[in-house]
Amino acid sequence: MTLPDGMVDDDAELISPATGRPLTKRGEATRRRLLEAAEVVFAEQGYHEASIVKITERAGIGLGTFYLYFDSKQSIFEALVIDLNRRVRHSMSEAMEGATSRLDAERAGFAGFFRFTAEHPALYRVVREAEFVSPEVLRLHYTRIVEGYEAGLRQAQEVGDVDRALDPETTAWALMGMGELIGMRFLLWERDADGRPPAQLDPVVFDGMTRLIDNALAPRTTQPEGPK
Amino acid sequence: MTLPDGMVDDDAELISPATGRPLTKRGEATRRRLLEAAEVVFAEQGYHEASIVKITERAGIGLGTFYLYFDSKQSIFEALVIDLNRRVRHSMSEAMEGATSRLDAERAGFAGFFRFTAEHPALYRVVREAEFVSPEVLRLHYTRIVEGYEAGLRQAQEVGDVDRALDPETTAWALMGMGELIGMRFLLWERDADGRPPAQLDPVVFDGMTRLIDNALAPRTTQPEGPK
Amino acid sequence: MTLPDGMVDDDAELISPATGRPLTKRGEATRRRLLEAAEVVFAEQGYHEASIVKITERAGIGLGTFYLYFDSKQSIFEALVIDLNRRVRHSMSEAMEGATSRLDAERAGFAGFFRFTAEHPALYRVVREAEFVSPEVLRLHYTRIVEGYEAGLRQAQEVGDVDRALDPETTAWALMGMGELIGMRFLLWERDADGRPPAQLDPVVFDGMTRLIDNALAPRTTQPEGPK
Amino acid sequence: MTLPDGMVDDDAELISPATGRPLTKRGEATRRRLLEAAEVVFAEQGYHEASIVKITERAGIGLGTFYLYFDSKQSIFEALVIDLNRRVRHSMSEAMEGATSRLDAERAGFAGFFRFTAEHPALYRVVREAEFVSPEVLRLHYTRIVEGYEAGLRQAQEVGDVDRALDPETTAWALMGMGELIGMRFLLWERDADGRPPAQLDPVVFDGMTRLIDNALAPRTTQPEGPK
DNA sequence: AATGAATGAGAATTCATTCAT
DNA sequence: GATGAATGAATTCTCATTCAT
Repeated sequence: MTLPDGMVDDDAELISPATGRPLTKRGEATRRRLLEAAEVVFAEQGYHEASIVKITERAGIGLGTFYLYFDSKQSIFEALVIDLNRRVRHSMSEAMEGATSRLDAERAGFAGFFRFTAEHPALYRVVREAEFVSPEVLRLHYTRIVEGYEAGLRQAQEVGDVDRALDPETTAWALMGMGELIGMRFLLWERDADGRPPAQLDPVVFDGMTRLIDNALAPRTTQPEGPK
Repeated sequence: MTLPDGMVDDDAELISPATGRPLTKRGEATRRRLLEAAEVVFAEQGYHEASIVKITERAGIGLGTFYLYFDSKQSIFEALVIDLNRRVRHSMSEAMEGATSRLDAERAGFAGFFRFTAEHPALYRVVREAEFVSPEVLRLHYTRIVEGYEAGLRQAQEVGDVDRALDPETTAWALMGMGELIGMRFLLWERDADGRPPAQLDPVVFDGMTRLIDNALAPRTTQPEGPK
Repeated sequence: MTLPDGMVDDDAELISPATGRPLTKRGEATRRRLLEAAEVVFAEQGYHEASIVKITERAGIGLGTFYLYFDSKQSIFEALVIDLNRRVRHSMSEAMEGATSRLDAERAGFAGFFRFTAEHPALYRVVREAEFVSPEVLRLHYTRIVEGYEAGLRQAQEVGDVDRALDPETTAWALMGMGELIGMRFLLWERDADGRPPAQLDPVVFDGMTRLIDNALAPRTTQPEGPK
Repeated sequence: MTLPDGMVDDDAELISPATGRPLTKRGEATRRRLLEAAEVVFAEQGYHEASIVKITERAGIGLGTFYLYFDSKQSIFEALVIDLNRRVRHSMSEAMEGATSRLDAERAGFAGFFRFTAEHPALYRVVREAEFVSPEVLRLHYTRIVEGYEAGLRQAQEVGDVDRALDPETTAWALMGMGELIGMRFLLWERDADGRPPAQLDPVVFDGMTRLIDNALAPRTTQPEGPK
């Protein structure tokens, strides 16, 4: 499993939607403060409960200033999702660096994903809510993650590490779905007294999932009952 | 995989939130009309775009009447999600009736789920949106589905049809996550010119998923590299 | 000069823009209170300084109620202009009733117009401001007045009371323009200490204007120097 | 009819409202660019739709710079109206030069006024809008025009070219009102496919108006029925 | 049991003006 | 002289909910 980062260009020069001109250094700092505030507010309150006033207040910035940097509530939300996508992919590819086997890489990739989810539980909610706020940007999010996953699977199939009968695209989406629901169920729903999720997945669950995935991907030694 | 219906009692006598008394026959009919209108409106417009007026207008009922049957917008939404949950589970268990093998049952259960999703794409969206409207009711939804799934897995493990090393709860959630994302990606995102999703999943995807699950669940013949 | 009232239908049944249904009696009363409040507020503050809150506060009505009766600030403004148009035409035709000669009718018509302007000075401002708020409705206003005027001129030409060489349409617009500017200058600009305009036009001005119009319309006895 | 230009001093030295000191040559150029931009923007969009940013952007000047030259949006608007007043009066007096008779002068004056209106329809709209933005400056506008008109009428009365029974002030205002409404109706409302008004007034209208005015002003040969 | 007029808190957004650079 | 980021008061409009009929 590889997540070739940089496949997508996230570094385009930032433009003020109000003036159409590139941001000055001061401007970039303000924009960043807004994004950070939005992260907290959207995460804590959800998209519809959040409001631009809440965001600017948290950012310690005048209300009108918001519109120098973002067109609307939706547009800062989208910017935030894209930002989170970049970070979760980074967390995953970082975790996978130095993996020595396919299984190791799998395990590490999921561990990276779960760690990000556990550390930013509320942020993960933001991503999922995007389905109802900005479906296009959610597609982008999932697609970017799957692309890397799928490429890794193909490579592993070539060297015989993964069952060649599996369709890589289907498999990639299926595995991501697994990860999402497991993360939701066993991290986001398992809050302690302070409302914090566990720092990491329960080992029973993590190992159970690892075994499941290992089973699923391993090349078959004997030919099982064929499909249909 | 079994979905023991009736595990949850959906047939409690209906009470008017306004008067606190049970509904008359006429009242029940009005309530039903409201729910049916809500189904269409929430499905077409989503929770936040929907409004009580739109629902009562569609139901051909006075605005004030709404509050004789439901406490709030959220409460009719929740009632609807519970109704949909019942129906999707019914679609799945119906599909599984008469399956002769574990694999067959798996396949049929997923097929039932996908059929429901394809036939009521917007309704399924309602269920997913519940995560942000009423998290408790979404948990209920998932949990009810998983419960049946998990029970089925345990039985299959006992008779040796499923790898005994798998944790049934983890596995059930993982498989449901797979199903969800596959359904989202290959049904909900694949609209034709009229915006209708395909009537059923692309066979490549369906077979790919079946193989993946079959791999994942099958008892191992040889002992693979164990988890760290 | 005749102002055949009823040429335009102002009595169409009133419809709620929110529900699309005809107004109940209670609804009509509320609508009327809003229009009366709007009259005062627009007159005192002008269109842009006026606000929907100011209107509803003055009407002693909840803010949200406004939108049950009017779509927007502009739409109540337009309704008001149409209402004023009806009233100024009524004031004019009433004044002209019982005039025995053409000159008498002229004089009475203008007197009616000036009386209305003097009694509702600020309202007259509303009409003029319509040019910049809703040009279509202003056209309607002027056109409705001119239509009656023009018809009267044609009749008077037929019986030889008015110079047949005059173009009736041009003449009607010209006379209305006269009346407007005279009213503006010698009524609206001539406020007393309390900001009230004079109850009627200075006789010097009124007589001066009467003579001017009488000159202008009278059939010529000798043929003057013809137009180029 | 004469329009003694220069009756009002438009050439006072320009002062920066920010520093209180006279403008440098560079400053005067910037001020001029702002006024030119304001002319276009106010004309195209009207006072309330116009904004300082639009003006400075059009002028190619920084937003903050605006306040070095004008106190406020209203003050640049007023400066513009005064400028337009100068130009429309110039257009009129230029047209009247070389008129040989009173009637000729009348006709030429109105023609000059209509030519300006036809050539700068949007600018003329600016002047009319002044009534609601800055009533004082509109009074100034009208008064300056009327003053010249009235002086001309008095002279003509002295030499017997104009009915001595007419009140010159009333007459001047009445004639200006005529011109305004005729211009509005037959120039500003008569746009072609491109939204351009006709280059000049329809001859039927122009001649009709000329006859009307000629009738109105001509000394009476026989004594008509006197005013009540 | 049914109705729909009334409500007002709350949201997004605009823009003239200020002021530190 | 010139700049443009920052500001926040003010505005329009929505809609879940109440309540008198």
